[in-house]
Amino acid sequence: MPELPEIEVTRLGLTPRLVGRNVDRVTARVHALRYPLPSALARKLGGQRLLAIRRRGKYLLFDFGTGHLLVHLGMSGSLRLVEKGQPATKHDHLDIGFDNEVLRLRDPRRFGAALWIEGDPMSHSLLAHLGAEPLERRFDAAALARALRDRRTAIKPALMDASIVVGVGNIYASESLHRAGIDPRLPAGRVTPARLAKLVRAIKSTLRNAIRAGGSSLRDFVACDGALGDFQTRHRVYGRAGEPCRTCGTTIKMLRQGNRTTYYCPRCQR
DNA sequence: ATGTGACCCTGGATGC
DNA sequence: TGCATCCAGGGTCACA
Repeated sequence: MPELPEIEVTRLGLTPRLVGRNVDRVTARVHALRYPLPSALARKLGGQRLLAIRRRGKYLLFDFGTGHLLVHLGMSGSLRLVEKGQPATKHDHLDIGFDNEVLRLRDPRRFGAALWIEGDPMSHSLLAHLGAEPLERRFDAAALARALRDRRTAIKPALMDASIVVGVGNIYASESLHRAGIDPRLPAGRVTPARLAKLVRAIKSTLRNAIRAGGSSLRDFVACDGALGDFQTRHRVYGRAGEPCRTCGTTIKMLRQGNRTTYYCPRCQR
């Protein structure tokens, strides 16, 4: 589901509405998502002021000063801000109340996570080994080349490897490779420096444009105000097998890489 | 070490 | 308005 743009759209939407406010109530309706929910979360969060919402890769970090609530949306998760009293539906697993509003975590497939972290969250085992943040300046062609050196796996699954670069999932890996004109099957370590430079620019611009468009809404993703993203209407290859390439008109093809579907244009991507 | 594939779970689409 | 099958924005784990 959500990749970096969708997580960032969520963060940007929640920040002005929640930061500086105090938690007054917490309701958990399931015992566990991917991991057991934090025990006694109501006691940990009750009365705490939310200081900031940060993002690392596809993880959101809600900073409460005494600790961080880490949230991952898995494949099907969303975080919405709803009015207090709005009845929960089937897959609404966790509510964090702020006065008259409730931050509600919904996740039908339950691949997501909510954890309580005390101490430095970046040292947590889920975050410590993550790779580069693609929108940071230091993620450049040289950094990507170092991370991909001698890698024989194909470039597309390599882009989805969070120990190399975070936040690029199945949609944006295909989209970025199309924008860079790179065949998704090329061995990662054999892509030339010039083409890696183009790929880095493509990743950054694709992610930034997707954030600006409110993310991609395919099945489950909505922003915190319920708004649908618009970037899916601008996908150049993802989900477009059999349709003409928007650059050259060639029929978009799909293939299977590591149990995920890759979309590409056989003419534009070499 | 690196590279694969199975698996976690639910729901929607499709085909019979 | 059934039922079986396949597929889906992610990540972890066991195994070659």
